[in-house]
Amino acid sequence: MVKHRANIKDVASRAGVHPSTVSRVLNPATRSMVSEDLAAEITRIANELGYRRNPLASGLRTQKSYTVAIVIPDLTNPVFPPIVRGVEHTLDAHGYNAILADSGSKQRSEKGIIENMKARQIDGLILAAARRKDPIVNDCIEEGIPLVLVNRTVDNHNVAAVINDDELGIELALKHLIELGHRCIAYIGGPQNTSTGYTRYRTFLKMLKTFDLPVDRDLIVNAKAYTEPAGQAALEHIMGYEKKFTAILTANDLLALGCYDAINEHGLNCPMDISVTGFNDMPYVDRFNPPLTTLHIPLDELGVQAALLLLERMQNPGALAKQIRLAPHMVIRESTTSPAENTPPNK
Amino acid sequence: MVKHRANIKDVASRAGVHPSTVSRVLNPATRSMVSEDLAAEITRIANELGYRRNPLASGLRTQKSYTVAIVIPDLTNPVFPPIVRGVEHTLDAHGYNAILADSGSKQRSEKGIIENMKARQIDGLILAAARRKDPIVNDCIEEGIPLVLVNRTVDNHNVAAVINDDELGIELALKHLIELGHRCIAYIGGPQNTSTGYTRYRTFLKMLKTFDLPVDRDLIVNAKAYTEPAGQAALEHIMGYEKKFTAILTANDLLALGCYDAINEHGLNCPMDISVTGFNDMPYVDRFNPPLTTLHIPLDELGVQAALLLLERMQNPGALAKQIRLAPHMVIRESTTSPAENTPPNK
DNA sequence: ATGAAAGCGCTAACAG
DNA sequence: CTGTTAGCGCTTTCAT
Repeated sequence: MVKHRANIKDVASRAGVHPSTVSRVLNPATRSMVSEDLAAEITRIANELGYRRNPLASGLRTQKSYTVAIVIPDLTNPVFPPIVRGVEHTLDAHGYNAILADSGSKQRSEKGIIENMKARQIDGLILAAARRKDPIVNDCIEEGIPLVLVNRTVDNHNVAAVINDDELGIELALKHLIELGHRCIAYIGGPQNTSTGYTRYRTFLKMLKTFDLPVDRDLIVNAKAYTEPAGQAALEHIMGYEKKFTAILTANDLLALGCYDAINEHGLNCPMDISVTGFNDMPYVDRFNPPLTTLHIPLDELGVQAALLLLERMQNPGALAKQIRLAPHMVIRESTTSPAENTPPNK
Repeated sequence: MVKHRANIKDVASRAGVHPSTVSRVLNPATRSMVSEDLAAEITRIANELGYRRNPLASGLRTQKSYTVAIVIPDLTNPVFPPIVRGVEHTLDAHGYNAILADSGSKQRSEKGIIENMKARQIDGLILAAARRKDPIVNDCIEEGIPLVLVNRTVDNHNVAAVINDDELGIELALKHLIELGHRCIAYIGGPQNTSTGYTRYRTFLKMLKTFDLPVDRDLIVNAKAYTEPAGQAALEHIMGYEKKFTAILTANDLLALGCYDAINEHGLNCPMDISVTGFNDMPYVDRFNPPLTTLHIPLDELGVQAALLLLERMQNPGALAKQIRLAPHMVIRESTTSPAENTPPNK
């Protein structure tokens, strides 16, 4: 005997009404069209039969799927899992499912993702790693797909996003180093085609002036990627100039890790010879050697807010594109200290 | 003007044939029913119109959704992202989407997950953290949902799974410690309701005999969870006996991390006073202080194989439930060394 | 307030 | 080989 999954027709015949009546009852928006008593009775029977709406059928009819895609370039980057989790939990609580679209290594072009989404009637998209000029954004707008950016945003500020307050972050980190007594501070930033890379870099430059610190272009490098090797290479480059500096402010924890490598390669010590600050406070940086002083970003909350924002936009696609910024805070650990008196930091 | 997404009818009328003919052409399994020329022509037109099959409609008819769920308890545990990535990439290459079901913190009961899956016609399930007796397994079997376990398996060996060779792992770790000269080796295992916790524990006991080492139950504790605090608590417990031991073999990297904490708390040093080995080689353990000697598990590959196995089972649900085991290998870093001559390791 | 009927896009049985 | 027909489960006019 095959177990037949109860459908709307089963409920209807059991209740002695027409399927459309059942449909009306089961849909919150139309429930009021049906008389109280009947509605209650139908609800009871539906529960009794263990009825669940078939989202495929419903979606086929209404062009909705109650499914949202989360696009991330690389789940292996520790920054993303907390965000994804925040998104997933929030969406789930609202009856939505999240499909994971890894835009990374896989040569599934972003066009391909959009195609897939359209084909599957995906209701909305959360993009966790937009570039500053990201074609996917226009694709979504053209296709009328609700979109929310999280973590990084785009130059065109007309799209909903939940991001970290990078200006504040850089200011906090720089202040921390200055308070420790550093004056010659190197900067290793991220790719300039990302909003975080760009904003953090611009802000660093600005803050240098604000705090009346010397600007030496040789001490400022933007890495090609947010990776350890890129961070190491960037610092090697700076060290090549053999100029004096006692601290490095980096735009990302992985970059900071790369700095550790370069520092060790040169037989130097962090923080005794060079202080290093990170950005993100990704999991386990407190276990590194030395534990990394960095900026904590509420990644979970970023995900939650992004999901909420998307839910809002899916309900009301015409609404204004909000931008939400969450404040980071400094977590001081052991990779920063006051500069030594006698410091000839490198060479 | 609204852009109408080309459907099978559009293609048919453009080609001057009946929709069902188009359907046959577009479906690999039935394509051979149509004459070569016509098929080619229809394919051409479909491409020209940018036709994509609507999986919702197709799924409604065929009871398939080309969607698979990945159930994990906590994406934030670094073990899972590589597995998920492996699964996702492989599935994607075969036209399947993966929805993420976080069974963790969220009180979405496993029943709830199954409900959701049935409602959405999900074609299969990958479970990354089964307990040894996991009700979800029976649910899947009852419902006829293809299931593949990854990372952990269940006691009933009649279900497809891709797991690590835990016996080999424990043997390798123990051998390594013995070769270093350790004789008094403590063990901190995982929850006994998981296959990994159970197997590793049993194997440790067995290997102790094989290698003719003393068995002291006071030096053997199974932690309540695979977490740092649980690892720390377990080691504290062992240290309470004030017995001599020079090394700890743990069943999990997070547990090893907890050991670091307990060791430091007692003013001791790893590895000088106590050597520690982990299990999993999760990302970034090479950056810890000290870098962790551990067993490397090919997590990505675990995911890939699991996806492949599921694909196979979805095609042929009746097939035998294969169990695939992947071999781990030892990665020696700095948390292990030879025992000091004069070691009174704790207290 | 409820029923009837049509149709979302696709596939599968059955004809021819 | 190709066309016809029916229907997956649901929603939504349009009647009543």
